Amino acid sequence: MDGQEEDDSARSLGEALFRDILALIHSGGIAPGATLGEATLARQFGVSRGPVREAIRRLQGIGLVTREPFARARVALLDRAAVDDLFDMRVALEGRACALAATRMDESAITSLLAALEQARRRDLGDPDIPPDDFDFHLQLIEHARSPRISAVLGGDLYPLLRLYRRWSGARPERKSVAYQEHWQILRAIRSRDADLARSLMEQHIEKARANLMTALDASPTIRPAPAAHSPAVPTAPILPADQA
Amino acid sequence: MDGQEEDDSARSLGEALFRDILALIHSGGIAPGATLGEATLARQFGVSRGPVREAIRRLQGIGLVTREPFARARVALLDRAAVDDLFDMRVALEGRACALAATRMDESAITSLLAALEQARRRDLGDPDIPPDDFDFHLQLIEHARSPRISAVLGGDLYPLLRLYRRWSGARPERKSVAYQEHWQILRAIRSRDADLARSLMEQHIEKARANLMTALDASPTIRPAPAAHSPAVPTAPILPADQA
DNA sequence: TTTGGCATAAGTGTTGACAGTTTGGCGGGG
DNA sequence: CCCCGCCAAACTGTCAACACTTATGCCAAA
Repeated sequence: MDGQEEDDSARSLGEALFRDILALIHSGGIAPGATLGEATLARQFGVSRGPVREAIRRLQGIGLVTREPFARARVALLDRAAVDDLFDMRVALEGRACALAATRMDESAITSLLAALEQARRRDLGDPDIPPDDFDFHLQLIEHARSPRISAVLGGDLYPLLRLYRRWSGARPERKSVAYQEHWQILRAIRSRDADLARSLMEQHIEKARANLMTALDASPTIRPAPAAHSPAVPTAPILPADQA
Repeated sequence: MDGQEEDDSARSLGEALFRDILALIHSGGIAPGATLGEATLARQFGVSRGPVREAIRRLQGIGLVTREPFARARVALLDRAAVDDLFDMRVALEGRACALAATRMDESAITSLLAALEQARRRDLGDPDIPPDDFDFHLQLIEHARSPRISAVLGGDLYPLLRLYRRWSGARPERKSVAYQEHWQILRAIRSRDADLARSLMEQHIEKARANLMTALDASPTIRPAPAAHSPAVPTAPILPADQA
């Protein structure tokens, strides 16, 4: 009766719990530094500890929770070092994905993506209050790189973390227009089949995002560990704005 | 009494089982394409299904086993597409790691690594039958990049897979000398603090390894699915030669 | 002979309970 | 007043059993 939406896209409870707990952290229901115990979460979601264990295990796999052998799991703190590490990996993977896309995308896909980008820009800049569509340039581009492994890590692991960081730092809307411009430049490089240029552009683009997040993080130096994790918890999905950088 | 070495480096059974099953696949005890059932493995190792489930889950996480919701897990087939994907990711991550190392390594670390490289080269080329020391240039370099996330993925996930592929394709010893030379060039670029050059060199180096593996894979086009996975299984650790490319 | 459906079997997903370990607090001693 | 050792509560790791899903083999009908 309370929160327990069964997501039909996940066949197993563990998978669904992974998303649910991720959403909980996104929405701020759990806050970084808080401790999440298996039994507590199990009671909260009305399931047994098995699926919860799997979900936490996977959360640990993506580096969102830290845990030593017998200690309880804690949501990773959001400090500069972690952001730096995260972005190092993102630059590596997305730069390569961009180069691959420049080689593997066909003309129709490029024009289609270009059109989608333009449409998203219009809608986004014209009506700022409309949720910026869930069009995500980066995810689309990654998908077009046709590298299952890179797609899985980027889309399944890194991006949820990035969204989390963005939630705590706050994205600045005035950067959107320049971000769109950079996206357009990248696509142009891809259209001219210049893989090196496309990668370089993408790397610079992401480096800018890193710098942005860093300054935003400096404003609120460290996320405080948050008092308790016993909040009734709203299991509703977070309504974060789509990616922008 | 049969295979069940307790590795003290793993505090939980799940972790130990992860390594054990990995070793089993490495040693050829399970062979790609074979199906591994939880109950079977549980009986084989004398534990319950819980830890086995966690181990398989993690194996699935690194892409070594494929699995749809309710079907049994199968060891991933070793085809060209998988190798291509694997190396795309490796180029991305290790290229970046190399650039980071060029920035972050201090002089003493560089000279130390250089000396270790020279020592390994001598021992390896001089006494070909001696196991080439478990000195692994790539792993050392990755460690020096000081990026926990990249290190974890590369050292914990990708490299076990690479060793598996090399086991089935066979490494050619005549490539060792040229590999050493390339390693030396990379280190020289790092010493001169030329991050771009170091990355480029590393990328080319890995691309060569990819081409090598591809031709070796063409010789034996596809690994046959192997008849049964019920072999008594030798749980002894695999004695694979150290990395070389 | 081939094809369709069905019953059995195998296997995974999930659950609740038990054992071992860590952590926090409490009391006694210095 | 501070420090050390002990105790209890909480939590994780592990296990055996139940429910549900999928695959396999057989049998009958066309």
